[in-house]
Amino acid sequence: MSAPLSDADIHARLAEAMLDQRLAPGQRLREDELGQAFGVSRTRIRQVLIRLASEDLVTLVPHAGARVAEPTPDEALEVFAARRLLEPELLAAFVARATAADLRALEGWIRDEERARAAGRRHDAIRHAGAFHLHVADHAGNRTLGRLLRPLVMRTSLVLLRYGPQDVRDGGEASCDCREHRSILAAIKLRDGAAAGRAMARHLSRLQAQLQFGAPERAAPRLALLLGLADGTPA
Amino acid sequence: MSAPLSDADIHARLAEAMLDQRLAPGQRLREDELGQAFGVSRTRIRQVLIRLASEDLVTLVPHAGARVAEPTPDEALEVFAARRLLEPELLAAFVARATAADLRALEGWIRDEERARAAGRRHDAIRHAGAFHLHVADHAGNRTLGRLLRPLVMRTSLVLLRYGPQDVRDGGEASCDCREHRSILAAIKLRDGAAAGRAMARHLSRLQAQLQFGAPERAAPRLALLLGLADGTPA
DNA sequence: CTGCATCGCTTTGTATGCAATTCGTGGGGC
DNA sequence: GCCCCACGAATTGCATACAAAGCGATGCAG
Repeated sequence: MSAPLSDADIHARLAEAMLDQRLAPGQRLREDELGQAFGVSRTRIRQVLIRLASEDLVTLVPHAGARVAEPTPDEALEVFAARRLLEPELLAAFVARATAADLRALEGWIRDEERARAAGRRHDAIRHAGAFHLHVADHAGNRTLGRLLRPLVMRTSLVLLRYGPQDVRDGGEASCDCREHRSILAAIKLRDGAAAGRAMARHLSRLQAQLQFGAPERAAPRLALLLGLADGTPA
Repeated sequence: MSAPLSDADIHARLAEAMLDQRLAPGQRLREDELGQAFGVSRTRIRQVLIRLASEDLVTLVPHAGARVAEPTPDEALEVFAARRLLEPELLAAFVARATAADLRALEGWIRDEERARAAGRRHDAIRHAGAFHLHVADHAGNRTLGRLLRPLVMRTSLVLLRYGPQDVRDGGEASCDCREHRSILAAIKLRDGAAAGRAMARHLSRLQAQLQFGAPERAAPRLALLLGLADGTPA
């Protein structure tokens, strides 16, 4: 049950851990540590790290190893600018073709996020919020365009962890506000692509406006990488 | 002088070969064949192939090897749609910050393209045309956004090779029309971002309009991969 | 006490070897 | 004559082993 872990799985696991902020910017990613955690050899870990690096989710310094990317303030703004370009377009396309199942799925992600937040499960809440955005991107009818968004969403999490408001970083309110997602969903239901796009743009702008680049530069993250794996060394 | 070939170099070489259409869609890419061509082992080739696959420039079937991606008609349209979204935005940003050196560089790419075309050096012409688009993307002030364009430009070459007008594929007129690049450059010089964006959108639409999806599906490409390497087995 | 050089360990970079799987090929059967 | 099955060669998938490079520790000199 733990054996057949494909490269794509490992990539997804790490990306997910960045998305929901279990991995913080600057976190060192040692190859055989990960290899042991996932039960595979360094060879495959390395392949995944290279791919993550090509998505700017990881920085790879020769002979000095891999670290979770630490976006600069400039990069943070770039990510938001890119999302403001892509997401309204994706959303408009999505609105034009969304099925009832799509709408239910979005409802579901919002509700999951609310519940997780209410229960104090912060990581889950963030992941569900991300899933909302990614569902739209993946069902907008242009997979080429949609796939471009994925790493940007992950990087947004890293950006928020670095430059987000303090209370967010301490586990309080976080990343996406459910209410804004609800208002986007409302526009989708009305099949008003333009309004949905505007709501999305507002949503992203509000998020960006919360960034604090003068921030105190949080201390090095904990070493423990709780990737949701069987960490408890069974043997 | 041929020894220190980094992974990035190999990636660039292959991507470039796709850009200027020396590698055709469906071309088989055997690992140790490439390894021998580049003078490195399969390990590193494999890493490059995985990265190319993540950019949709290569398809990787388990145990059956890598092939240059063969875009479907749907994907072809997706690529153009994505470029029509990204490039006008990038161009507008570029116009606002282009230096005199930038303008000279663009002039240079256009002139190089014209000369290469006049001299019948088709691959060079295509590469210079691509360089025009990529220069804009790389100097638009948002590297995050700009880097998204790169694989799309490469894929465009694959699309044109598959679905482009017949005479293009036989080595006649090709990919980008220099005159359209000139009109884009003219708008840039006038610092008219909107006009430049419109010219770019027209340019891409015209290119897309030339696609012929009912086309005869050209035969398997030649095996010889002239990557510009010392192929003439010196030993 | 501080600064610097040297040594050793840890971690990455790369190649090679072996196991697993696919695809081509030939033989047999219908 | 055509189709199907089985075998074999070629190629990929993966881990291990070795080489190289960085980083920290330790000891010495100033």
